[in-house]
Amino acid sequence: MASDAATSYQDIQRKLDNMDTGDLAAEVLPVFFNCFMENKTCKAGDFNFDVKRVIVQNLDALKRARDGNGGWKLGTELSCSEILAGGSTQNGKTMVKAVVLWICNYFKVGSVVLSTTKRGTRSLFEKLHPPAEEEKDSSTERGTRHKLKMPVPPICLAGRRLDQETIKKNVMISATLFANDTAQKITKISELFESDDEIRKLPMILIVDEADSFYRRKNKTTQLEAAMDSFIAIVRPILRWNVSATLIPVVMHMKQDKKEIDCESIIYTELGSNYLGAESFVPPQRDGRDVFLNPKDKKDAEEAMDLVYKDAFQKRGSLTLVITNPKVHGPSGIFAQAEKVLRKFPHVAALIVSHEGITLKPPTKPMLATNAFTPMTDQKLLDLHRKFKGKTASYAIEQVDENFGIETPLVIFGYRLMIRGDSFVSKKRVPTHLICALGKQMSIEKVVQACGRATYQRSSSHYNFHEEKKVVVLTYPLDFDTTRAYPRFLAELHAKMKDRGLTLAKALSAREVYSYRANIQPKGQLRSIGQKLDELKLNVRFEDPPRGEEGRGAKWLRETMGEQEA
DNA sequence: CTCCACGCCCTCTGACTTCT
DNA sequence: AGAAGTCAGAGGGCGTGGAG
Repeated sequence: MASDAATSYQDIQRKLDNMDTGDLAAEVLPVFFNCFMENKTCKAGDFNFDVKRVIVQNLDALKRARDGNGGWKLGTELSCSEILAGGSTQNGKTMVKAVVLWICNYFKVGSVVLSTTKRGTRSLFEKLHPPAEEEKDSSTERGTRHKLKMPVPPICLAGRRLDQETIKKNVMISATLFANDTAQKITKISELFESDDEIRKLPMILIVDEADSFYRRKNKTTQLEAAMDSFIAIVRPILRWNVSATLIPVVMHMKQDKKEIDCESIIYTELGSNYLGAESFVPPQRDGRDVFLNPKDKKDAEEAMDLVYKDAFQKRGSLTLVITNPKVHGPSGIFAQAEKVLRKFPHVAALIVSHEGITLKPPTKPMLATNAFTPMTDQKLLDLHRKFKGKTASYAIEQVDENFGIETPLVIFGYRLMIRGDSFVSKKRVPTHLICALGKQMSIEKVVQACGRATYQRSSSHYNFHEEKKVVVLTYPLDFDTTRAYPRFLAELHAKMKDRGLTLAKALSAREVYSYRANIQPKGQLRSIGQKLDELKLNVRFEDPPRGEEGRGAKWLRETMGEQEA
């Protein structure tokens, strides 16, 4: 049995040598779709990108790493190709990773996935290996796993401690190593490869999740960067996937390092009709006029936030995300903030997302005076909190829906943990309101990611409550414009490379003109691209907007500031 | 505005506790 | 007894705000 498996995967690997990429892709694609469609957690609609191209690009890289004698190239003769994937927040990047991992598994090529958050790592891990539902008996559980056709379970280095032998045994047969993006975890993998000649000879690919956050600062190397450098040197991956919604720092670094990339190696997720993205953001309205947070005067903020709360909390099934406050404890922290809001709106449920986990503040009054209502007991609350341990925010929202009904408005407070990674949707509930005020040192990418928490793929069950195809977003005026411009910039960059055949360096040069709608750094936007200390400078030109056609935020600034001066 | 130091956040680690 | 889960302390990283 074992030797059968060994010969069969060597046969499969030989196909990389003997077959043309196109033919091989044509053979692999139907197998892929059979495997994924059988697994009920995936639908055709989950793939908002060119699956075939992902497979072809991946196959090409694998072919390049073959030595021509039925084995793999080793050492320095091999250069690592890079592929970029992304485009918009909450738009199916996970499935890009899943396709890549499936392909690697098919050809028995190992993979390392680096993810930014523990929760993020865990949720991708679980998407590939959905945990058996409790009520299922063990035979169906096994059935579900077989359907995934992932014979080797991914190894999660986040959280669990594993002995080297177990890791080695699995890596030898193409396992996936999941790890957080901390220097220690990365070094740990490097050490594993360095210590063992057999492992060192294995072909590996690297998937870097939220790839832009791996670049930290221009001059001083951080632990993380040093660990990454030595990882590349030791493991010598044959392919590196950079996956992120905010890819601009990644392409700018590639330009800086004089790396080129062909446009076929940039995979953008497509915006389907069921995707609600930054284009659908609208500022809250007062007397028929847009409302923004005043960047110069913080006193207005409370009033503007109340406007959003009042609008949200009278709507059944609303979900408000509040990302304004870096502190957790103390009188100005998110816990205090939540309590203050709930005192004013006792029919609302609140979740607080912090490093401590997810905390629920249940509503103390019903939504309507006529509703029957029993406040939640302390014991029940304690039990719920126990269930939240290690779970995603979406799981907690699901629990709120179950315990208080979908009608109960929900508000979620957080900061650091709401800037990247997690999505905030349940089966029935999606974000309807967002308040986002990040500190002025935070980069453009952080803002785009934070606002991206309010973007989502609509499913039919959401339509019952949220017919409106918009999200009310209260933020700083230029952050509003930047958030909407970001995906456009990436799309225009890609178009320049694809339609006009420009190189990345040319497309990012000072001669290139981008549309005003793609302007991620409108006049007055002081935030940096990438980490502040990375000191990235975007030199491209943006066309001037036609009169009155500037972003809603810029227009508001001009009108409001104009009035103040007058 | 820039620089620097403080304090907060967040993950890791290892020890302890509970469950099987 | 071993596995799995929980907790507290430590260290690194980084945002923020004060000082110049």
